[in-house]
Amino acid sequence: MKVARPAIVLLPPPPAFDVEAFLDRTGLGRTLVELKKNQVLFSQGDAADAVFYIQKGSIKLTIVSQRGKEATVALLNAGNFVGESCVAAAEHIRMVTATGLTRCTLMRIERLEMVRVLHEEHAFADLFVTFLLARNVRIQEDLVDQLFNSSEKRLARILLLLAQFGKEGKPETVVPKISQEVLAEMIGTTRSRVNFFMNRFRKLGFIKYSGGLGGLEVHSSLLNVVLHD
Amino acid sequence: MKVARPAIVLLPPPPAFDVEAFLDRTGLGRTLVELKKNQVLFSQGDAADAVFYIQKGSIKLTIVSQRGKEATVALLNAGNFVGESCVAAAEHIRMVTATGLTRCTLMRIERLEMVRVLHEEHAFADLFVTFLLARNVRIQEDLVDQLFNSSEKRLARILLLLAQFGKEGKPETVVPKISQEVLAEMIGTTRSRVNFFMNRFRKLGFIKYSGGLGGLEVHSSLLNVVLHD
DNA sequence: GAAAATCTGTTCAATTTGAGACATTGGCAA
DNA sequence: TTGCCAATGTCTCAAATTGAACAGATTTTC
Repeated sequence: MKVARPAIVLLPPPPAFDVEAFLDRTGLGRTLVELKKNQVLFSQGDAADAVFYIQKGSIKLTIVSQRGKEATVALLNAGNFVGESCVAAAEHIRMVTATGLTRCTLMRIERLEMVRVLHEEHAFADLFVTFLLARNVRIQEDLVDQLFNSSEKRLARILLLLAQFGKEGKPETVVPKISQEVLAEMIGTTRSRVNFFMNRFRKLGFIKYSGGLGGLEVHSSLLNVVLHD
Repeated sequence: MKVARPAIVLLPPPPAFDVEAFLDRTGLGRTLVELKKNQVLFSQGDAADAVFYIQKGSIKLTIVSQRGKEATVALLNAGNFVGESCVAAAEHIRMVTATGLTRCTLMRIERLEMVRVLHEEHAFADLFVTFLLARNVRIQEDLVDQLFNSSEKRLARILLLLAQFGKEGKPETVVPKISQEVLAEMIGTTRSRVNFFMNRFRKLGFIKYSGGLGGLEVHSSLLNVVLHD
């Protein structure tokens, strides 16, 4: 597989509305989907007829170009929707591939059901719109990051975001080890480049490899890289 | 001003629902805003308390980085919303600057009014969600474009999109002349680079300068640049 | 535990891009 | 017409990035 070029989108904080209880109550999320680590939920090109709500775990969205390069477009936490773009029009096709970054539990909501409930439940509709807007902002930030910053800064930014991503407990630590290859996919550069910067950051004490299982400590001083002129 | 780095987002086709009549009927869009060419609707950092609906003309969204670089994040046609992100939470701040690319007529809708009507009118809510999803897809495409393609291909893509942008009448023509400077802002590179590629495209017959008033004909053969391995 | 499959550290030449400098050109206004 | 000014066409040089290759380290699998 060719080297990839992509960027990442880490998504918004959990909603202030108990979605799971709601989905449960309305029977909307009756269909539970379990996903193993690295298992594919749906692939680019598949027919799109359902939306998913992440109950547990995180999901990676990727896109493959014609030339076989792969880009990671977003990482989604629990509390986010996946495959939401099919809500707009029927007969849509998946534009991305969704893969479990970890083991996941998802609620599957059929498109038509989703539309119906969005009409009937204000709170749920609000939540969905809020999610869409947040996602919008995030993708736009990633785009701007690509436009303004060098790959070194992009890497630093992603590492900082990742450090917060798994913040259920220990701070300043990227929990699931992400390979340099994937990091390269996320910021849109090559692995050798990522490796180069990672070592640089390490020498400068901004990050530290800890624990044999690929733990990575991200020190907040890494912010210097992003903020520096 | 420093050289800029940005990318563009050309937005979706007009809705299948008469928004203007609707806004008119409900009194929602009672407040009309006229915008001259190059006039600023709102600036990055302003308080955000209203959404706008473009009735006529087109709007440019830009972001300025700390170092003074400028990026064009989107071009919006009639039939699109502007400043929609404030719908989510009160007390928001504009993250972009919206400027009239041409003379514009906009309908101003106060945030609270917008929220209220979204709850009460399904058709309008559907339209809005559809708009958000389309915008999402577009920004993501731009992000992916940045990740996968070289600046030459990005320029080709933008030119092709622009050729469709003003497709009210003559096909294959970028109507309002856009300076190489702005093009550079849109694809995230420098003007001299844009100039270089423009001349190359011209020599290869992919585009043609026509009419003294900066008309630019974009030939569909320019697709070769985008599709070529 | 050994083989197989992944990651990582490193190097390097070939390209691509960034950032400016400068000369021209075309349109507009006094 | 003349002069101003923004938009263009060119060029150059340094820095950033790509792409590929390889060996060593680490993990996974059987």
